[in-house]
Amino acid sequence: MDHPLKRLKGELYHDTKRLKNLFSTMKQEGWTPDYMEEQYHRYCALLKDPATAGPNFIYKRKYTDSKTGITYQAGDLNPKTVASEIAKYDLLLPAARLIDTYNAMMAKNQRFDYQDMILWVLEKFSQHEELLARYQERFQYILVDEYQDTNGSQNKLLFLLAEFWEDPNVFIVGDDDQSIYRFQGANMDSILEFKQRFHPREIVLTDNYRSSQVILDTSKKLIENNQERLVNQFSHLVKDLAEKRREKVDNAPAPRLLSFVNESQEEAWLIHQIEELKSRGVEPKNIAVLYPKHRLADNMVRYCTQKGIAVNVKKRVNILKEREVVQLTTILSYLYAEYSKPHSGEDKLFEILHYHCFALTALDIASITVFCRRRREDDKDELRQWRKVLADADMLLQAGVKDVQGVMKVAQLLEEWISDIPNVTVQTLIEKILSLSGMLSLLLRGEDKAWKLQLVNTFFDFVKNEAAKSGELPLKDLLHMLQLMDENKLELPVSRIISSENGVNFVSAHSAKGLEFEHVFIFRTNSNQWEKKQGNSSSFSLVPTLTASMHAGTIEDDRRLMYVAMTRAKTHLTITWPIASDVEKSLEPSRFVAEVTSLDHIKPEVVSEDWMIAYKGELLNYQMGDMSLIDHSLVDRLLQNFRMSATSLNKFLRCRLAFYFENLLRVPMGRSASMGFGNAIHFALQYYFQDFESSQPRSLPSVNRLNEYFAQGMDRFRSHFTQTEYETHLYSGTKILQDYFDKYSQEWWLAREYKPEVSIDQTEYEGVPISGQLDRVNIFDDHISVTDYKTGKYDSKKLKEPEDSESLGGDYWRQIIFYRLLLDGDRKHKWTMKKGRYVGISA
DNA sequence: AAGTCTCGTCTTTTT
DNA sequence: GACGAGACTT
Repeated sequence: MDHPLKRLKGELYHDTKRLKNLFSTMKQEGWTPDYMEEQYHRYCALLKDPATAGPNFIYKRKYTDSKTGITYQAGDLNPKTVASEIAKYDLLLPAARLIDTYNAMMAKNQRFDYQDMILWVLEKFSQHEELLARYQERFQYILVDEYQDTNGSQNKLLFLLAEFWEDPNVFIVGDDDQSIYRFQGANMDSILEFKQRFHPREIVLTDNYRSSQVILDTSKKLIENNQERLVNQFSHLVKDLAEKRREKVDNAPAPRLLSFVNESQEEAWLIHQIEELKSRGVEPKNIAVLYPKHRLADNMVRYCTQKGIAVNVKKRVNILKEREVVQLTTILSYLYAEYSKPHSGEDKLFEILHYHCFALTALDIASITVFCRRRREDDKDELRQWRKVLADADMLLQAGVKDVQGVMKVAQLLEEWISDIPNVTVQTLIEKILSLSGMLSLLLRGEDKAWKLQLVNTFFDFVKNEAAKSGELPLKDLLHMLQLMDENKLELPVSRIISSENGVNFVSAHSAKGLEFEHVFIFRTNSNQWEKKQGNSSSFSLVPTLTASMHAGTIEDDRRLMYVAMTRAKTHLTITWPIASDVEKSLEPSRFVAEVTSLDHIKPEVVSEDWMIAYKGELLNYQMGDMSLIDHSLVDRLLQNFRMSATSLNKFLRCRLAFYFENLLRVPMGRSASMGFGNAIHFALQYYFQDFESSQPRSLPSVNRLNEYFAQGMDRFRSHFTQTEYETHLYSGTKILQDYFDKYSQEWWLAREYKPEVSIDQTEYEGVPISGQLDRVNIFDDHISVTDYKTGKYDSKKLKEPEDSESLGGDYWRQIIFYRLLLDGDRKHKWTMKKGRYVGISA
């Protein structure tokens, strides 16, 4: 079935997250697909009329398009911007229509989602009066906290329950200035609605038991820039917060505002402040660093963990992507692969052997890799099998492994676990791996042990729960489930990391709400971080006519977030920002800074060199950790027999490490669907052209023949695909080949002869041995040409010629030249290549 | 000098 | 996909 969301390339479940988000908002806002379509058409109509389209879609002056030659007058619609605006919403309606399928599938599997929890209650309440009445009578007093964060459906629930009474006992607490959850549907309108419906008695709480007066005054100065405030709409509300702390501090310091010459300087200064506060006896739990995006704190958090400074990071983490759990699941999938089909897990083994818990050296593993690459002595057609080599002291010695005992011990463990698979439960197996591999003791000795332990435990609990649900959980099912979760981008989140009870707090401004700290540092206070417009590729764009009611001024949202951040401080508040990035791109301070103070007299601070070196050095330390693996004598040996091919040349230029691992060591590679797909396409075209060549008289086989071969190819490389991958790739491949045939088969008659899959390996260019395989050589009467099938994404950059002697040119351009070199150097055939040409085979 | 186009860069927050 | 920089147009 064709659907606009169906894509021929890439991941299978590409839109899961966006769809989930979309359905969630639809449920939250009560939008039906029909309603959304109506709004979509309304918006399109507005766009197509110059009177309503808005300034972005209208030419402000005369303009002549140099390509089309069309001249537009001022006031004319700009068809390009209109078209691209409409195109933004192309997928919205098809996606929205899927909500019925989604709901049906949820019902079938007896599941419900977050929104359903309230939605179903609302539904039942409206259907069954007596049910509603029962609860209305039961809850006679209702208290709502953080009212500014309620969304439409939550509010509806409150109204339903309270409505019963003439004069209901409802008590709500909320601060409109702290409303920072617009993106999940929280809406200040609900406060107004509440006021209108219940005419409540209003009390403004002006006693503040948290912050010093200076901090209260400074943050007030900021928030007063917002128009959308209750105090602006109702003159009887006056919100002048006053300090009422028990231990009122006299001469409380004013907030400090500091700028720095670059990002690293800012971070180094912050780190130094933290260290100094600690040395003055300030408890780390009283210190907080606040930021709008978690990513910004990554370096500082890493520095602290490495330096043994306790941190408390509040961040949602998907434990399935954390190193320890990844290692565990990789080992599990290796074990299962070997159990179900010996030697089918070798591609994972290379990585597994590197895990620190096994304490093997990278050089030993490289030696084994090289050794396994060579043919076996008893059977020249077969490569050496890793599993056998690892368990054989003689072969390991031959390979040049230094720590033979160590390697053999690991091999022994792996063998033991493989044989455990049918005998013990998955939980027991995981337990054994954790303790016997040394992983557990390694992470218990590490810096971050509390968190690491929480990580492993959460995963363990997950396995236990799943096993309990289904009665029994064979390893195969567990791995299948993990694979499904991965494909569907499902996460196993841990919402709170507590590395240590008493650690410095690194918290996003959003999750800091409701918290308070003696010392607060707000950093990276630049406009691009705190006032960023939402550019959202992770959700479907919503038609403005839909969202107009929920989105008014994003800048006011952002300001509220800064307000929340500032009011977390009890006594010491420091706001910092760099004036340039580390690569000297200048950065603008957030306008919020200017709203609180005059920027003129703030000169950028320069921190002492010592701090910088301490900070940067520690970070570099970590990055250099794993890099000492290239052994020159080994590389020299490998290079002796190495022949450069176009692919390896491109890989070398792109990434030398990848070249080292993939082309020199030749680490076993996992089978991926895209590799299998590429192989199947090559297979189909190779046999198709062979048939064409051998036909007597010469006749072009039909497109069906091409597709038959493709199906055969897919079959041959079946093991590269999961069932669903197999089906989608079979579908898309057939389509692609059909298009390819339609477009080019006419010109296939032009060549005199085709030579598919020509390999040239005994040749050189200026002393460098080169080799390569040509997908197809086309022989014409007066020249030959070479065709290379590309199943990847087309990118015109790859075909670019180099502009000068310094630049390298595009990958494909280089490949074409490489083929030319091959053919020129080839002595077997006497061909001269005149042209190379790019013919893309893709969707 | 300001509008327009093109291309490269970077890409949340959470109950 | 949005935004900024830089080239191009008026």
